[in-house]
Amino acid sequence: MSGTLADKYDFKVAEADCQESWKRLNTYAWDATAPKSESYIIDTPPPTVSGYLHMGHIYSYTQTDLTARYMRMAGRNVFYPIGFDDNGLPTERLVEATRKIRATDMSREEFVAICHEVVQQSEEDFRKLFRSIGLSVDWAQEYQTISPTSMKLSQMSALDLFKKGHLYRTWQPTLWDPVDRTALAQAEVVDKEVASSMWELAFGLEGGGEVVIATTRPELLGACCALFIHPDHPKAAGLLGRNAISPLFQVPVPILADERADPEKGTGIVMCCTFGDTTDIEWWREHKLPTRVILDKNGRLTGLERIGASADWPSLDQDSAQAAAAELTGLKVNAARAKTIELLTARDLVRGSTAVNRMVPSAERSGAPLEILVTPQWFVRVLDKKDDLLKIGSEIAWYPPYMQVRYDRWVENLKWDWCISRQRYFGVPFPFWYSKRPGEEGKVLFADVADLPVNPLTDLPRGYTADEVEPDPDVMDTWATSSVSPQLNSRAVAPGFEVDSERHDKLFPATMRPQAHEIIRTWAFYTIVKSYLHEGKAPWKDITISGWCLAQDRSKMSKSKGNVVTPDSLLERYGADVVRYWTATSRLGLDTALSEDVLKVGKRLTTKLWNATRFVSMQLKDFDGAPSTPKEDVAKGIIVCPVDQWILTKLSEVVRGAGELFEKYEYADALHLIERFFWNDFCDNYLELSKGRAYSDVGNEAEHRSAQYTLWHCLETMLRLFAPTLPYMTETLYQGLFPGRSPSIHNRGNWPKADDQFASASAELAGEACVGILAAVRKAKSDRQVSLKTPLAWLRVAPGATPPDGARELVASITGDLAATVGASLVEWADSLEGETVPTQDSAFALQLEFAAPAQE
RNA sequence: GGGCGCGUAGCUCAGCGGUAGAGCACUACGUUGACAUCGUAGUGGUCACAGGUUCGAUCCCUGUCGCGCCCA
Repeated sequence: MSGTLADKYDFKVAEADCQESWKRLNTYAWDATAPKSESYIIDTPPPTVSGYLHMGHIYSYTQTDLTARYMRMAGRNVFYPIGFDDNGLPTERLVEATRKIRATDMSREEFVAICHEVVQQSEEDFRKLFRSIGLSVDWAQEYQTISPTSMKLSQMSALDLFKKGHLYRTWQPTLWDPVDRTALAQAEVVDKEVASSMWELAFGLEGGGEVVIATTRPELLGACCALFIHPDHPKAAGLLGRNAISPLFQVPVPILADERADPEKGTGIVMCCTFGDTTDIEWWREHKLPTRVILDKNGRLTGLERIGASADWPSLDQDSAQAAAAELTGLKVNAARAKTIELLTARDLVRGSTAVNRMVPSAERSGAPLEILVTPQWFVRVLDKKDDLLKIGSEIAWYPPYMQVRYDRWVENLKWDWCISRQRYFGVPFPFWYSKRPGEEGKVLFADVADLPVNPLTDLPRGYTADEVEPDPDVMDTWATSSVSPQLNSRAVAPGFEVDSERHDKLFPATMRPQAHEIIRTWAFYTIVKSYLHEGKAPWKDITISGWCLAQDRSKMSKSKGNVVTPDSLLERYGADVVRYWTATSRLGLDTALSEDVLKVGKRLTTKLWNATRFVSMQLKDFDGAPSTPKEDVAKGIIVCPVDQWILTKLSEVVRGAGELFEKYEYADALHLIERFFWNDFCDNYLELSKGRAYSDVGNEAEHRSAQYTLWHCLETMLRLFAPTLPYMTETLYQGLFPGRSPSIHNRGNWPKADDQFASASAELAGEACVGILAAVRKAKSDRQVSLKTPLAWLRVAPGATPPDGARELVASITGDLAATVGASLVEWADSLEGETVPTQDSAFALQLEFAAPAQE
């Protein structure tokens, strides 16, 4: 019945063959005709086109694939797409770096065309990697966030949010990256520790005297609009209500009380500039302070000539103010800081300075220290929806559960609405224009849904001429589009904003979102925001959070440390199944060190599985039975031996346990269970115990058949249990040993069914007795340093300290297999034994044995 | 400064109220007719530290220390 297997497994050949056949058979295709209730919909992370592939990609994507493969085999109609997040600033930076160009040095069209070129190559690299690691994605569902359809859906999202009042455009203080010259969102900010100085500067006081403030940013002096002092500060009483006069510019500013002015820090008196940090913004809002912006989009000082030129920005000495302004205008922030100190020192107005380390908010991508500028930007309203967002977050099942805390904390601590406009090029344009028609100047004109996607720079809103509109020049941030990944798959964002409403009904919300923990505050959060604002519901039922792949020493892999292991090198050395094995032993949420040891264990497991299967295939060479299920084959009286029924009972426990664990995303525990069964129960014990009957050395024909049927069931079931983890080898073995049984082991519904398994408490007892006695005999032989093959003249089994019920009958039922396995001519029961005995580990039995006389040389 | 997680055998990690577990590594023995990429057995831990709750704590609580991440 069985096919033939090569002596050695060649993973390269097997991987190529399997990939070819899976593609030909469409093994992983989603069935669009099946009802939604059968679906398992995965909202796969579209990897950022970053130019290089790392172990993190393999690690987290394979974790997802383990679940995807299980769910498919367990009968779900799995929707498992892959996307590429190719739009936005990350791609622009990649393009600028690899092609050594600047976006600003060429036309917008030219730059965008080059971006498209670069992402093609990068995406092909990803496809190749994902295929070789064996991801069971449905390639027909591939998407790009820059594709026309994605643009259309992303613009639909913007239109829907705008019409619902969740999207607004306003001039407001915005985090600004002076290197990339674009606005940023809160999530794109990282703090960098920078050595700096805390300067103490003397302000004048109206009516005479001086007040010393402390600041790390003296260059913003020109933008000063107030001083703040803690109400409990000893000097507060004498200062509050008076005006201070800024040095150099001689601008009178009020001295105000506020608890956020830390009396322990510096002099305890601080200047508020529009804008130095987020506290300045809060003070500016609450105290309705004037707006004095002295930085431009490149981070240079500008606009200082306005000091003293108007009533809301007065100076007591305009000549002095303009002299200082002339020295500072056009300098970048750092140079302006040095110059300001120089000017102040010359006037003897610096009262002191201390070296401090300060945390500077910087751009995650460019690394530049951020400024706060007042620019027109598009914002998604989130600050007024914190409670709703927390509630939606709690409706999603988080794996592991504590990851939800990260989401909750992020939502609770939001300080900005979500800024989604970027002053860049390669991205989805806003489908908006501003009217120049007399009477409605500045009115927002939006595109008709039917016309999407639009490029406002070249297209026009219906009913308007080019002269009558001002196009919105910005593009959306990458996250504004990738945050609708569930909807990019389902092809609609909300009623009235649909590309394919039937598909949307089938695919939204999704079942599961896999992603890494560091992007909970970005990707998970934004996706929840959008889903909530569009349709009032959570985008997924479950979210599974993966950790990171660390280097062997548990440090972060990084090029600078030189500890980067590339996916290709591992796949080349070990093959995909072994690399997957390493991933499959890691749990959700935890960072995992790449381990050569674990890879070796995986290698050994695949070798063992190959050899065990080959061995069983030998035992089945003459097998002409027609197995149905373990349960039925026992019922039919085919599988009769206690040891056979015992291993099937153990198998049934593994089938049930592994399924339950996979359902909870505990694939590592499931694998462990399967592996232990395979190695310890099946290989170490069952194969040895059944050998005699399998070879027909002992027992009758019925017992031989019983062993064959059992071997067949165990192997056929185990291969399916291993299939999610080791897709290539199990497929190769399955097709080799059970040809024609299923086009692919990975087919939908091919997971072993718990109801088909056989279990018997009495068979389990008999098997345990057998294994216990076998282990004791092995130990006895090992203690005497003889081969386990050494024959015994006889073995006597008596009740131990805690014998099982019906011990005698139990032992009688297994003497045949036991005698064959321990190599005893005679195994007999004794009600009690005189002299020295060997107990089994569980004290169920006590043994005596006699070695056979050595064979004559 | 706040939040979250982690600290268990040499290493990687499970366990989480009732006599410490696995794999790797190490040691000894064994060529048994699938596999020496094997088998059998063994060495190895005051479960970070200090208090508390409990009949009993690796497990619960509090604090301390160390590590990582996230956020101020």
